[in-house]
Amino acid sequence: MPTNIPQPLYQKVKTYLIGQIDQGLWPVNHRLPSEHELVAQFQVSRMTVNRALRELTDEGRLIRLQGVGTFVAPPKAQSALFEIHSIAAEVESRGHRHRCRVLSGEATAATAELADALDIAPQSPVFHTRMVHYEDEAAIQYEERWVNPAAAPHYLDQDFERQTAHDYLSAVAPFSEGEHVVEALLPPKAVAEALSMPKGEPCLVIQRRTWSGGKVVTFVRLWFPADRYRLVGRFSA
Amino acid sequence: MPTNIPQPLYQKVKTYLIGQIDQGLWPVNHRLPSEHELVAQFQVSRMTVNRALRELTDEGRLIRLQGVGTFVAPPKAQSALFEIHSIAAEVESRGHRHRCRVLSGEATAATAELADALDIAPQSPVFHTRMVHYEDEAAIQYEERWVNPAAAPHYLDQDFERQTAHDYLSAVAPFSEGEHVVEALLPPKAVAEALSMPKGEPCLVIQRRTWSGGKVVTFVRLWFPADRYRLVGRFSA
DNA sequence: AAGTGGTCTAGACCACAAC
DNA sequence: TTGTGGTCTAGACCACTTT
Repeated sequence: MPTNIPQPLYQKVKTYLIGQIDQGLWPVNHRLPSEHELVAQFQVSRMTVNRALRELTDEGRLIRLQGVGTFVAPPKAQSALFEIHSIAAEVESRGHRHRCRVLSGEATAATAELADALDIAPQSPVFHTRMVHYEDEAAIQYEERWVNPAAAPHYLDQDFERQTAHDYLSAVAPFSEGEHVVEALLPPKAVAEALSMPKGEPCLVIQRRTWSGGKVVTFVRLWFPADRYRLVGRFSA
Repeated sequence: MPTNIPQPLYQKVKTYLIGQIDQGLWPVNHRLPSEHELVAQFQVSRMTVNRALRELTDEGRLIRLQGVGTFVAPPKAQSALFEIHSIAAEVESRGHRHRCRVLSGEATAATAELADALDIAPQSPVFHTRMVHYEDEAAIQYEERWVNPAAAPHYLDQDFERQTAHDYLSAVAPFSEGEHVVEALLPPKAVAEALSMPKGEPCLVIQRRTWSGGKVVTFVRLWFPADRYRLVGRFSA
């Protein structure tokens, strides 16, 4: 799925640098090549390299020290409520068994709304999966997910009962930014049935968009039965 | 307080532009001078002006459209999920009028559960208030709050229709830490009536404990009608 | 002194929107 | 066609840190 849109040069440099970091080739505090070296490597002007490095610094991925060099920044701690957590890891951390049942997985054409959320062209292909997560035998989460094919072209080939969609996407397109929307909603019939919920019980709904390298990777809507889930977070001023 | 540090030129441009916006000289959607005009005005290169405009765009203050122009962006829509926000300020920032109706205010004896939440002795006195917040004429929040008298002894003497409980407590005992729990719940009858909610509609419920100087100041439970509120938050890795 | 990043210039070519 | 913003170049000068 090669995009025909030519990437700006500074974006190519950014992508390369993020790749080196996310693939573990450059650990935390590793010293990056100097601007001069990157200019030679990419055959671009120093302003272009500088912009790539400056933006990554603004995004918290790098630390720059005048007269010293550029270094890989330690990952930022985030508040619990905002953590992008792996449901599988969370369930297992409670000593229970996580299981996932895939209801559907297919490519569809993006609706206008979805195209807007994923920042792609309307009618362009989008991967769509629906699955249910179980903690031991209890259904605890209904997951409906749309994935930008440009970010994860092999998404539909995965076995999500082996590795969750979240874990797979984290591996192929590590997120750099995210946006949450939290709501209370009554579940549609299909969701209520999949979660074995009594009629009239509300769900806590989390919608999340995740970015990687400036592109939206995935848009996901998670439904939690109200009586089986709540979000907890701590913070300090 | 003259700083001896010479500001970078792009920063001077940014400061000027933000000033125009914050002083209300350039309202939302106002069209800014073009890059060319700012170049002439500040006698700097276009790259410098471009950097100022690009950074303000990244910061959400401006919107740029290729071939069209640069415009003042509307202020951020929703509250950050984890910010301790003032409901009054939030409503007013949307250009609406905030009003608060106090339903009750009294001192009671702490139940075991409440004593645990506030970290005080059971049966010791606790201040308890119930109020409803309105955005223009619509009820948007039901607030039930318990306050540690040790942290705010004059809490019950306040006129909360003048200054919200949150604002008052922030003034007398600025919070240093907090804890949130977010849930989806069906409202009890009293809450549903106060919020004029149709039967069966769920609420988004936020419970929050706030610390100041190591002591729990207040425990509050906020009920939001699901169809009139959602929480939004952004983060980066 | 040498190497690093921080900023800035005066042009350039391009894509896009409006006229 | 004109004007807008998006990107890029090939230099430059500076402040700072290390050697």
